[in-house]
Amino acid sequence: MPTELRSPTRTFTIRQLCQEFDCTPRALRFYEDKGLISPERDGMNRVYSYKDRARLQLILRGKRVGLALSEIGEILDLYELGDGGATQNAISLAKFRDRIQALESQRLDIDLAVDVLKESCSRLEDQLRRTRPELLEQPVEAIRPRRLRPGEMRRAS
Amino acid sequence: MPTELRSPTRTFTIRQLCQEFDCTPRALRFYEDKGLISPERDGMNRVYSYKDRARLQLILRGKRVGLALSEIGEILDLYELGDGGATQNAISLAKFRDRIQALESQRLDIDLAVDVLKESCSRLEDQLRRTRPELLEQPVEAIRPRRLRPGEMRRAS
DNA sequence: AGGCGAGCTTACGTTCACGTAAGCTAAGTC
DNA sequence: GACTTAGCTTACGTGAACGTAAGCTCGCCT
Repeated sequence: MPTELRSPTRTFTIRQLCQEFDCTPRALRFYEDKGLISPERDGMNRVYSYKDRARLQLILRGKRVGLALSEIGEILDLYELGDGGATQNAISLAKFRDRIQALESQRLDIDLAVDVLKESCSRLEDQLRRTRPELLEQPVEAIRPRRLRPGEMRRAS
Repeated sequence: MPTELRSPTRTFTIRQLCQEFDCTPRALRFYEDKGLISPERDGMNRVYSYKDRARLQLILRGKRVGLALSEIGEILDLYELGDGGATQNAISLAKFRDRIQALESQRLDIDLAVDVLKESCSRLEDQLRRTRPELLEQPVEAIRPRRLRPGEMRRAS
C-alpha cells in the first residue's frame, strides 16, 4: 500500500496535526467530542484525512476571530450536508449575515486597538530612549524568559 | 451646583453607562474588582467621570478583539502612570509589539472568515431560492424569536 | 522480558468573565 | 407608611474550552 506522501490521500496522526497547528491532543479530542471533526480509526487510533485537516484549520481560524465552537460547528456542517430543512437553512443564513456584520465591525475595533497599542508603544519607546535605550529592541523572551504557569492559556494568539 | 450637561465634567451613574454600552452593572463592578476602573463614590454609590467612560470604552473595545481583561489593564495603566520601572516598561513594549502582530494577523483571519461565511451565505441563498424564496430576507428574530437561556452569553458581538 | 513512547478513555480540576440570588441601605412616590 | 427603584456587598453558581492525572493497550526496541 503506497502511502503517497503529499497526495490528498495522505493521512495524519493526532500529534502531527497538533505540531503543525500548535495545539494539544486534548483539544482535538475535545473538538471531536463536540462533533466538529470525526477522524477515521485504525483500531483505537485516530487517523486524520486531508479533509479533517482542512476542518481543523477552519476551526482554529474561527476561534481566533472569536467564534464559539458551536458556531463553527454550524458552518462546518453546512459544507458537508448542503441542506437540512429549509427553515433551518434560513436560520443559518440570518445568523451568518449577523456574523459577517459582527466580524466587519470587529475588524474596525482591531484597527482602533492597533492604533491605541501603537500609541502606547510610542510612549514606551520615548521613555526607554531616555532611560534604557539598550532595551528598546528586545523581544519578550530576552527580557523575561517565561514558562506558562499551570492553567495559563494562550489566548487569541 | 450646575451639573453642566454635556461638559467634560459630567458624571454618569452605573446604569447610564450600562445602557450606553450595553453591558450589566455586574460587569462594571467586576472590572472595578480587577482594577480596570476606579470610579469616585458618592456615599456608597459609584460616580463615573468622563475619563472612566473612556476607560470603559477601551475595555469593551479590547474585549471585542480578544484581549484578556488583564492585558487591557496593562494598557490602561500605561495611560495613567506613564512609567513604573524601565525594565517593566520594556516588557510591556515587547508585549504590545507582540499584540500588534497578533491583531494584524487576526485581521487577516477575519477577512478569511468573512470570505468563508459569504461563501456559505451564497450556498444557502441558492438553496433557499429554489425552495423557500420568501425566507430569503428575514432577520433572525423573524424566523425564531429566541430568548437567552440562563447562563448563555452574547459573545464577540 | 522489560521498558519506552504514542495513543486511548474516563473523570475530575481550572481559569475567565461574569450571572444570580440573598439581604442590606437610601431616595423618591403613591 | 408601605412600595418601588437604584444601588450596594457577599458569595456561590455557570458555561466554555480545555488541563491534568490515572490507568489501560499496542508496537517497537534492545
